[in-house]
Formats: sequence, structure tokens, C-alpha cells
Amino acid sequence: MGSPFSRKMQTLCALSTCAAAQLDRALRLLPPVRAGGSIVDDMDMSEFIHVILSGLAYRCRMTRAGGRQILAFHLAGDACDIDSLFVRAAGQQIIAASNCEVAMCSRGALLRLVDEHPPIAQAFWTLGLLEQAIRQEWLCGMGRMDALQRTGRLLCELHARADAVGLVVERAFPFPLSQMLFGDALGLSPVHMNRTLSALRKMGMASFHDGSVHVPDIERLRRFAEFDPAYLVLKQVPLRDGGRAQFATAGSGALRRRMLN
Amino acid sequence: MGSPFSRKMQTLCALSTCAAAQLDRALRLLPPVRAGGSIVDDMDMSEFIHVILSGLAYRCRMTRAGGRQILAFHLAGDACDIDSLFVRAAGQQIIAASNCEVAMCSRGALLRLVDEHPPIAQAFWTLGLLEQAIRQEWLCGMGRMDALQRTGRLLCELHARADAVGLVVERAFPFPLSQMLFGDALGLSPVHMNRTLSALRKMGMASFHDGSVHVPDIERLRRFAEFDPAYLVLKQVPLRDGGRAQFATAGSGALRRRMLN
DNA sequence: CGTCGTGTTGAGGCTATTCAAAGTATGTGG
DNA sequence: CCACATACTTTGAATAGCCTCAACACGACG
Repeated sequence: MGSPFSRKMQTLCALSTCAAAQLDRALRLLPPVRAGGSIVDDMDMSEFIHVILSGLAYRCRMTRAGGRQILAFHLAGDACDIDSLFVRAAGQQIIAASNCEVAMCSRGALLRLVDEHPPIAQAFWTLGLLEQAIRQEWLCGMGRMDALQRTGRLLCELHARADAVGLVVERAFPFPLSQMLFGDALGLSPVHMNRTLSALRKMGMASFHDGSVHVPDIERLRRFAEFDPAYLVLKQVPLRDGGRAQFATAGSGALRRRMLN
Repeated sequence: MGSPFSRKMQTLCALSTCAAAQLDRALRLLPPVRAGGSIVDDMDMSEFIHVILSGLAYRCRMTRAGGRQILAFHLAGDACDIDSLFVRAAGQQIIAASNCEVAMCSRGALLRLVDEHPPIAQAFWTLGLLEQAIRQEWLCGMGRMDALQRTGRLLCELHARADAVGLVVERAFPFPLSQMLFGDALGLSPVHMNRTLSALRKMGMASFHDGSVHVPDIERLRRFAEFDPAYLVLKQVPLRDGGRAQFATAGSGALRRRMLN
């Protein structure tokens, strides 16, 4: 069946079953991380990339003034620090919000896989672009929306992502974040986060019970929060099939000759 | 010498001169776009990707309430909508902030290039990760910093990027944005943007004259704005060399056999 | 039983917003 | 060359959203 990670990768680009198995074989399971524990201490120093197999983790950064900004959430199947392969990310860390099962993979092994399997390379590329789309939505919220709408949007996003990996049951999904952490993701103080959540509760948009959110009417929340989940899924069918391009068209032979010089 | 675009790509991954030339040959120059003109109307519909050869462009999105959020700036050498290859980006557009020279490349041609030249694929991947790092910094600013520091940070970022393509002369670089647009990037109202800029001016951090900024002491501005440009450059030397992996190690033959089944 | 982390609520203050108006370029047509 | 329009910058005043400080309630856990 494969790990949640290779399953996600397969949705991004049609991988051969062999390639998917290679991906999983490159992973090494780490001892479980307890809620609040650190998964990556300083991303700039890490020689490994990490994958969340279960639980919720977040990436964050501190400011000089002591503030904390959460930059991303990672749930089952997400790779959390592939960007550190190429880009410096000093001062950032990955922390477990709930108990997490985590696997890791060395830089070198991952680069070998990418080198040998072009579809894997494309899946990683696409993965990065999807994360970018998510961060873009966060930016819109932070820049141009108030606390209520922003909070609604993040709940919608987490709902959609949880749903994609089967974590939504009876309109509820795991939400192990304290209000303080939630506020650190949205740029709000703990106090204001609290008031915003109780406002959402009063509106009947969401309710929170022991580590999970219940959203009675997701469509209503989406309308209110101006949320369209389209950016979370791919534009069309994957473009490759086990390494062979699907767009083979007339003239590609001539074109290939030209490209070789 | 190559276009600013292929030059940038070469800094991301050691491309063969042939591959770089192929990249440029895939570009088709468009008629110049005047300041304020639209480069891409709706990113979700576009069948082409676009590259800025000179000038400044921005990507933006509107909210239902009529607000506008700028999501990225693109200067000479930047590709502005590669993500639209795979990810939906409905309602986003690319607009020229100054007069721009723009080239485009069809989806198909780009995918063929990526398919034939693994180093080009890696360069695009890295490009996406760099953009992600930039957006991450924006998030930190929006969430946890006030208008003054946030503005300083954006100036530092644009300075560093302009410097990388040789656009900084005598401590000044092109800055064709109206205060309103600048505010739309930082999540500020035009009025407050104005007050923030005049505060920066009074502090001697930056001054604005006909379409460019002058920053007398960039190091001072960086300290003030808590800005470290490390995230804008790659972690280490490019990992490939003209399509051949540099990490060829003992055992890779065995590994290749295992991977084929 | 006390402590700690978290959620909740109130009060006052600061930052940024909105509305409004006037000043400054820049361009356009008469 | 002037009258006018348009876009942008600048300033003031009132308001709203969010923050900080502070206090208290509650459950988990030693």
C-alpha cells in the first residue's frame, strides 16, 4: 500500500510502482516525537529531509523581539523541509504539534532518487509549487483580511488537507493546536485569537473539543471565509507516465534533433 | 551572453551552454508592456509562461471586499508564472509596474525542455524553492512586525535582488511603485504607507526620487529591519554538471539495479 | 495540594484604518 | 500657454481592530 508520503507523491505525478517503492525504501523511521518536541532544530544545519507519517507538525521562526511566526503546517504524508536541500533556512525549526511519527531520508539518497527517476523529480517540483500556493493564500489573508476571516480560511485549508488524507470523520478533524500556537500562525495575539475563536463558535462555524475541530457546515464556512480549495489540487492529469512524456506530438522528433544542437 | 533569464538559470544549476541556449531559443519576445499594463490576465487560463527581461512586474490578487494583495515582485531575469504549469491560480494576474520587456514560452515547449535536460528541471525546481523562501520572509513580516520594519525588509529584499542583476548603481535602484501599490504588497493602507515612508526618510534610511530608491547605508537598514539576505542565495555549489550527477559514488551501480526493480 | 499550561474575560492603549481635504506632478485638449 | 483632468502624495481627525496587562477559572500533573 505504501506510506502516506509515497501515496501523496503518486497523486502528484504518475510514479511507477517501482519508483514509489524506492521512495519508501529511502525513508528511515525515526523514534516517535512527543507533542512539543523538536523534529528539526536548525534547518540550515540538517543533512536530512523529514517526512511526517502521522500527527501534525509546524515550521516556525522567531523574531528578535521574541515573537514567533508559524510558516507552515505539515500533516501525514507531507515532507517538511525539502527546500533545505538547496536554500538556506537559518533559524527555522520543525516542531511536533501532536505526537508524530516521522521518517527521514539523507540528502544524498534523495538526490540519487531524483536523478534516476525523472517523475520523482517532477513530483518534488510540484510539491514545492503546491506549498507555494498555500503560502500565497496565507499572505492574502494576513495582508487583506481581518482576524475572523483569516481564521476561517486556515480552518478551511486544514480541513481540505485533512480530508485529502482521510482524516475528516463526521465533519471533524484533528486539531491539536493551543490557541497561542494558532495565533502564531495567523499573526494574532493569544487573547485576540481566543476572542476570534469564540466569535466563530457563536456563529456556529466551528467548535473545538479535545484536540479536534468540528465544522458543521464546511460550505458555509468556505463562503464566509472566501475560500476556494482549487489551489490545493493539481491543474490536470499528471504530465508524465513512468518517465515517458505524455505530450508526445507530431514533430517532437525534429524538435529533439534541434535541441541536441 | 544569453538573456537575463538563462543567466539566472545558470546560477541555479550548472547548465551546459547548449541547454542555456535552448532555454533562450524557447522564449518568444512579446511587444513591450507599458507601466500599468497587464502581462497575464488570469493565470488559470494561460497556456504560456512569462519571463521578465527588463522592468518590474508584480503578481496580485483581489479580495471580495475590493482589497488587493501583491504576492510577488518580478525583476529582470525572473519567470513569473511557472507555478501555473501545475497548480491552479485562479484570479491572479501579473501586471507591469514599469515599462517591461517580456518574453513567453509555451507550456509544451517548456515541458519538453525540462524532459530533455534534467539540469533545467532542477533549476526550475530550485527557482520555485527560492520564491518560496521569499514568500516565507514576507509572512514573517506580515505576521510579527510593524509597518516600519516590514517596509524596511521589503526594501532590503528588493535591494539584494536588484543588486544580483546589476541594477544597483550608487546605492540606488529602480523603484517605480506608487505608495498605494507598495502598501498593497505590505498589507498597509495608502495613508499609513505614506506615513511609514516619511518616517523612514526622516530616519535617513531611504529616500525616493523619480522612480528609484536611494539607500545610503544598506547595512544599517538591514540591522534595523532584521534582514539577513542568506535566504536569497543557494546553499552550496550546484549539484549537477551538465546533466551528470556530481555525487557519483561507489555502489551507485548496485543501487541502479535495485531501483529498476 | 500547589504548580503549570491553557482558556476566558475585562480595561486601556497603540497601531493602523477610514474619511476627508488639500497640495503636487504630469499629461491633454483648447 | 492656459484650463482642466488625472494620478499620486501629504496632512488632519475620528474610529476600529488588535495588543498588552491583568486577573481568574479550570484541568493535568507532579
